Amino acid sequence: MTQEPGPTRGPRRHRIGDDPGAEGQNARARIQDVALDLFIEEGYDKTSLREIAERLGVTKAALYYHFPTKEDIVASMVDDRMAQLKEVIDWAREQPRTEETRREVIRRYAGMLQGPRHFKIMRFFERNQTVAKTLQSGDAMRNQMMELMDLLSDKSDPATVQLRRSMAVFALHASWFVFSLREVPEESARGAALEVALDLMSDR
Amino acid sequence: MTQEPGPTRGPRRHRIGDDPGAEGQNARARIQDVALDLFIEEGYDKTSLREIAERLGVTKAALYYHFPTKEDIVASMVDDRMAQLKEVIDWAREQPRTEETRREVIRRYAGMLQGPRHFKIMRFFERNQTVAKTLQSGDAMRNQMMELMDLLSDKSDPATVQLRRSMAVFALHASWFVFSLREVPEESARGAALEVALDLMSDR
DNA sequence: GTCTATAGCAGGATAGAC
DNA sequence: GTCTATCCTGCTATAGAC
Repeated sequence: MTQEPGPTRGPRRHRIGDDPGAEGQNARARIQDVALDLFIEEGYDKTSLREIAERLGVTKAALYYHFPTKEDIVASMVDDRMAQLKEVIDWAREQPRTEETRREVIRRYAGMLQGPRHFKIMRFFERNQTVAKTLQSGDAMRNQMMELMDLLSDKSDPATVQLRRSMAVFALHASWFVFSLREVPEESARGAALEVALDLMSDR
Repeated sequence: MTQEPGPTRGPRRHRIGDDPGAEGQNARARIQDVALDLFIEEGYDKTSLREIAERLGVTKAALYYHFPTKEDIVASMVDDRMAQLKEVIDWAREQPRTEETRREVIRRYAGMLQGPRHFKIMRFFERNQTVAKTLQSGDAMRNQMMELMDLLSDKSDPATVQLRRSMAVFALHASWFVFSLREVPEESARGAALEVALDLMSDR
């Protein structure tokens, strides 16, 4: 029967940080969200499972019920993003290698990035570059980003063109950082980022 | 007196990785070089003092003779770079805020980056962003980079202009990464990076 | 599905001999 | 200036009760 124990000593279940709006979320998603935020802010290495558990109001051991290892928390989130990026890449592969195709790739990629989860995952990898090397999913993502880069320019292009096109992708990632220091609203930041990125795609 | 002990059992002193050319270096500098390379490749957190010591052919405890803490190894290297960047910043502060001044800042900064130590230190911070937050020297460097950014654009500029000018500095840092994947020689990489960066400084 | 308790290990740092 | 030996801490992960 295990009835509700009295409020004096009974174990309080997952109640911390449980705002009513997010009530429907299952534990799995809540762990992912909390972990991702901490991984970005303090770094993957420095974030212990104890810390994640504490913020959720549970214990370390509870996390292990949902994810076999710490690394799996990351992997579980990366899969989703990889699938979306794959769509963009596959689409581009069927198009002629024209400037308009490249511009459209940038537009679609920028669109992808609007989902908060995806954006955070990019931030995670940018801020944890060295640990990404040791994570399996880091390797996979890295390879996929290189595929994207290969679509945007090839080795026969002048070095300046190659660099500009890589910087276009970079600009989309970095804009939040540049503008967060200057209190520019997110809306204008996104618009500016896309504009700068598209401009970088023209060879001039 | 302490004469050379026989080769059979005597402690071999700092002999590993001791190529004749670098013979004159003192232990301090050698520790810095080895540590910086490891910090970049494997990450600051994942690089243990044991590993640094092993590569130098000494023990952990020996390192503590030269540096009181792990963090001090980083700090000792950052000071030098900070001083050089300060010169660029101080010079710029005395100039009129014109486009030509900004272009010259980029040129001088690019020149600074040519020293291999300075370049590696930037790579260190880029690849260990989350660690940098907890290191004292990371904070200092971050502040200085923000001073540099403030010289290049101000809040009243359009968002696209602000982003372009930030990306100019970014391009100088990122070029090695972009080109290392494409086997572009370092010489052309540097030239292209400066060209792209300068172009990003024009408002168009 | 969550808990307590603990194994097992690796890290940074220190003490004191040489 | 370098060594051996050790302390202390914190981490990931597991075992087993509830």
